Amino acid sequence: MSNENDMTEKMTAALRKAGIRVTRQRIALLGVLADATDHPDAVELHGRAKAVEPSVSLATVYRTLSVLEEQGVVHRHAFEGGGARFETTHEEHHDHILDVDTGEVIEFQSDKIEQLQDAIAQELGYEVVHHRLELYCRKKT
Amino acid sequence: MSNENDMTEKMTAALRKAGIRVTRQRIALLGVLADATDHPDAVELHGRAKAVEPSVSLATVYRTLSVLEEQGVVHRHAFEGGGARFETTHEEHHDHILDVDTGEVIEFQSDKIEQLQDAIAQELGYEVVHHRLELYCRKKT
DNA sequence: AATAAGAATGATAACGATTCGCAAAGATAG
DNA sequence: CTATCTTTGCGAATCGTTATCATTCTTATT
Repeated sequence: MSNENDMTEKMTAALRKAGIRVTRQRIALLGVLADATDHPDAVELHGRAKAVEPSVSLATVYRTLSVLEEQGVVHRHAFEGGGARFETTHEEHHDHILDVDTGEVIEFQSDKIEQLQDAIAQELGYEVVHHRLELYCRKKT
Repeated sequence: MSNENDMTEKMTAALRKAGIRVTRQRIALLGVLADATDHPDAVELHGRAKAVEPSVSLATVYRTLSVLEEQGVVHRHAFEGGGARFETTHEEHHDHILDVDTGEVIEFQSDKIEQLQDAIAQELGYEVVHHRLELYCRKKT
């Protein structure tokens, strides 16, 4: 619980610092985001936020997610199929494994791959601004 | 030119084998796909195909692209921003660098990264069905 | 060539995810 | 408390894509 509170405070602080108003609806969404251990989409987040604060509209969820993304406290993922899915910017950068059967999302991190990516871009005269690496996988039998 | 003809023939053969009719519209689209060296989207392909065969509708472009994708002769990419982009299934598997300034697409291939991906999935009890690796890059100054 | 049978077509409506426009309500500084 | 200016909810609008459906075309068979 203290973790989620910390996260929420961190996020409200980020909003205030950016001169963005901290409204009832946004507080609800921040709480929901802080609690989420999965990678929910906007509709799912809307549902969860409404349970806390019924006056949250889907439009506000989208608007606030965009704001939070701009502030760097939320990441937006465009996995295959369906709409965007979100997660709070916790700890280190990571990429994702997606279970093609269950839809489950597993996070992983590989310095080696990151280095290779940089090296490849470098060689072609580019520098990596950001990247997207998704492994669509099936559980081994 | 012989290359594009070969590619077109390969694609028409693939259609016939799958019991899919080879129509005027599809021939036009296949030609356009064979000629394309970039990664055009459906609207762009529609425009190019109409120049060859004016009776091609956007609906048919989408429908045919889906068929070609199922047959494995075309790959569909969902890069950031905008709609899907397509390319014929030429040669080896590769991933993409996207120039964030110009929108240009560069192909690259790294066995090492592929191996690392497999190893990571393996370690977590998964096997990679397919993956998506996109490097959003900027030209180095 | 003529034909029959089924697949493919163009036009347009429908769709899902997301954004926009607007009047009303709310947050914040002073 | 109040003025200011942001944010809100609602619904319409947008974008890329797919579905519907009556008509046309491809193809295997004569």
